[in-house]
Amino acid sequence: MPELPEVEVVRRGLEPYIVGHTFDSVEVLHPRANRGQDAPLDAILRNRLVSGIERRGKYLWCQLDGNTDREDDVLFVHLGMSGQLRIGHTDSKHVRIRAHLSDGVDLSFIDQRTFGYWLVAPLAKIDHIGQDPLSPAFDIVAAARKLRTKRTHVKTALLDQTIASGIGNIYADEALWRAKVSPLRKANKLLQREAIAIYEAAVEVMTEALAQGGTSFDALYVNVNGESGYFSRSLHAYGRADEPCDRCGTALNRVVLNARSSHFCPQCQR
DNA sequence: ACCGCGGCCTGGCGGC
DNA sequence: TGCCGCCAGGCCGCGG
Repeated sequence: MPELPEVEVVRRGLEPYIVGHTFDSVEVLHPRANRGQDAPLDAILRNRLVSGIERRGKYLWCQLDGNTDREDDVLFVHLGMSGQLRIGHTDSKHVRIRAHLSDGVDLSFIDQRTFGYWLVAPLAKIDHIGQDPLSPAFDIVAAARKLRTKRTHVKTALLDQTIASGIGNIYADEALWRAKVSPLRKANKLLQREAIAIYEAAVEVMTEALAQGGTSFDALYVNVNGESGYFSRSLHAYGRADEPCDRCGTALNRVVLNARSSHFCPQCQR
């Protein structure tokens, strides 16, 4: 569900509440929310200090100090399709993990579909995840070159998190609409300048979405205080099948690529 | 080595 | 009312 802007909204929202606090206790209410963990999460996290909260693409993690023989480990939080982090008490029936931190800060992990998770593991777990397009270190020329090695549709290649991370189904469609490139083009047939234009468009659209608090269609995406973002009003392609293109008025198409809907203008996206 | 597909889940919606 | 199929913002592992 949440893509880069939504995850960044969560990261920023969480930062002032949890950085500098230590874990008092952690309850895992649904085992899938902490699948793959090698020991009880409460035992791992108790008394550890959150010294920072970071993000790459859709992966969020807390840096942990204090203790221990697990110095290299961080606490990964992945929101999957329907995950939320909420500060304070919430009584949703989909609360999967509750954490109690010092000074009375309560944190709930809510996740209807249970594709998300918390996991304490080495940062190397996400070595395969590519650079984040909103990071100053993002090498757009290199990403564009790598995109152009893929023989699949450009839409599918944009969702490949090893090339550049954080672009999901919404922002892939929006970036292609802005760059006027059809999702059906083969990535390896793109010109370098087209591939660069697509990533430039992705950076623009995600930056604008972030400024508006992210994209919310319903209560499945909200920030740490339960508030929705406003960017859904600014979408030009995603979810707009059969509606007129905001540039040329042609009815937008919907096609399915690798079981993901793609929305585009057949007239002005080439 | 690459890429596409199925699987992992729950729930809302529309059609019959 | 209920059942069924389809749809949903992600990711990983398998097999061709």
